[in-house]
Parts: sequence; structure tokens; C-alpha cells
Amino acid sequence: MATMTAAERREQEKAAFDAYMDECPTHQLMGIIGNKWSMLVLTELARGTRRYAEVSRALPGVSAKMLTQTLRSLERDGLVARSVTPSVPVQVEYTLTLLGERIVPLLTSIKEWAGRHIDEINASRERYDGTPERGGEPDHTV
Amino acid sequence: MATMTAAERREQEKAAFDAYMDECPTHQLMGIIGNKWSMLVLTELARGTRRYAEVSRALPGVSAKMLTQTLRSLERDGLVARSVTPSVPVQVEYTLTLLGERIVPLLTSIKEWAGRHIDEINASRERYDGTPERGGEPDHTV
DNA sequence: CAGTATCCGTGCTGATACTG
DNA sequence: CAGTATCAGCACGGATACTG
Repeated sequence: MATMTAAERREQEKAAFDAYMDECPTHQLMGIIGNKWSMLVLTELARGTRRYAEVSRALPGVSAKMLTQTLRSLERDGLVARSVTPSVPVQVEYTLTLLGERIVPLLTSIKEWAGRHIDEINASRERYDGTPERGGEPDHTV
Repeated sequence: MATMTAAERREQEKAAFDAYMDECPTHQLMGIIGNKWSMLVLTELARGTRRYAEVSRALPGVSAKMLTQTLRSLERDGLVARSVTPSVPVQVEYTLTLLGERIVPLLTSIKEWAGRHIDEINASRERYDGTPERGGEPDHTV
């Protein structure tokens, strides 16, 4: 059983790593909040219960498809609760669940870090993008 | 100038929102750490300076292309520093910058939250995926 | 109002092959 | 060793049209 080439070993390691990645809680969490609209929707719902159209209005860039998809996803993950009132035009309300409220502080942390450091990141990007042809520039601007 | 249809108003709001989104620090940050390998690479480098092949070995699932791309991206964002030693086979080392080290606690927060709540999320997903056909089930399981 | 259905472009991601 | 280059798949996201 120890008869295994290095290539086979690598294969196995990779497969194991892939399996690990699929189960990696962090990676799963990033899949949840890493997409374009989740954080925005969560942030809006953190302000209070909202109806579908209210969320839509708060996020002028979102299409109906993406909003529904995001909301469904968050509902499936147990972060958002959906309740339907069967009135004449049906009324659907979205609220943060307990779990959903528990993620808000984390979102706030992320937003705060972003706010505090994004300037530095953008400065770095400009340096990286803008100075490839002028190699002599000293780093005193940093 | 106030002559504007509701549709035009919406158009403008949407354009403004899109512009806002592009500059939104949080959204930018998610673009940085939200992709597949950034957090893993950052985490590995948080353990210490690593050479290209060392990072590659630590992350058996990553292809050379993606590793280079991720590393370049992080370098551009000023989170990682790349230093080349022109020895016979060139030696390239990657280290976290000061800014890179400042993001580590945030990454840790994310990982901790994920670790503490992923079970609940997965339970919710199983409930959501597994009970569509049995509608009569009361909610006492929640 | 609150969605669903469909089509489609872009970009992220990866496999493979090649290089100084 | 540390990449680069090219090709290809597919999921993400969006525009548009339609529905109970």
C-alpha cells in the first residue's frame, strides 16, 4: 500500500484539500456574505423589517432576480425569515433571524476595517499600477 | 429641470448607486478577501515568510496561475510584499506587510464566527432543502 | 405587490503546456 | 524555482418579459 508515486501522493493530498475546502466553515461563510448583495441586504434588514419592494428601493442597483436569489439564499442559511401575509396584494416581509442579528457585529467589523484602511489600499494600488515605467522614483511618498 | 419621468429618476438613482458601490470600501474589501484563495494565502503568510513553492505546498488545491494571481493581487493591494533574491535559481519570498498584518485579526474574527455558527447554518440548510414536500410539519423544531 | 422564467455576457477559475 | 501564456468551462450576475 505504500507503493505510491509522488504524483499520486499529490493527487490524494489535493483531493483531501478540496474536500476540506468544501467543508471549511470560513469558506462557506465567505460564500454566503461574499457575494454582491448579501451584505447590503443584511445591512438593510438590520435597520428593521422590510417588505420586498422596500429592500428593492433601498438598493437601486439590484435586479428582481438577484434580490430574490439573495433573499432566498439568506433564508436558506437561516439568517433571514420570510413571512407572507395573504392579504389582497400579498404582503411579504423579511426580518433578520436571531442568527442573522448575530452576524451584524461581524459585518460591522468588516465595514469598519474597510473604512479605516481602504485609502491605504487604494494608494498602494495606484503606486502599483502607475509606476511600472518610472522605476527610479524613491519611496519617500509612502 | 424638474421635468423628469419616474423612470428617468430611477435610472439616475441606479447610476448613482452603482457609482457608490464601486467606491464602497466594504465592497472593495470583499473583492479582495472574498475570492477563493486570498484568505488561505493570507493565513499561511501570517504564519511567517514563505517562498512561492512553500505556499503552493501548503495549499495543495491551488494552481500556479491562481496562486500567482492571488499573490499579485495582494501585493497590489499592499497586503503582501514580494522580494526577489537573485541567486542561481531565483528565490522569491512573500511576507505580510504592516497593512497585511493588520487585516489578520479581522480574518480571525471571520473564522471564529464561521466556526461558531456554521453548524446552525448547515442545520438550517438541511431543513430548507429537506422539508419542501412535507408541508404539514409544525415549527416546533425551530 | 412579489415574484418567476429565459437568455446571455463577463469573469472567475482551472488544466495544460511552455520559459528564464 | 518561479513563474507566463493559452484555452476552455461554468457560475455569477443582469436585462427583459411574463405571472398569480
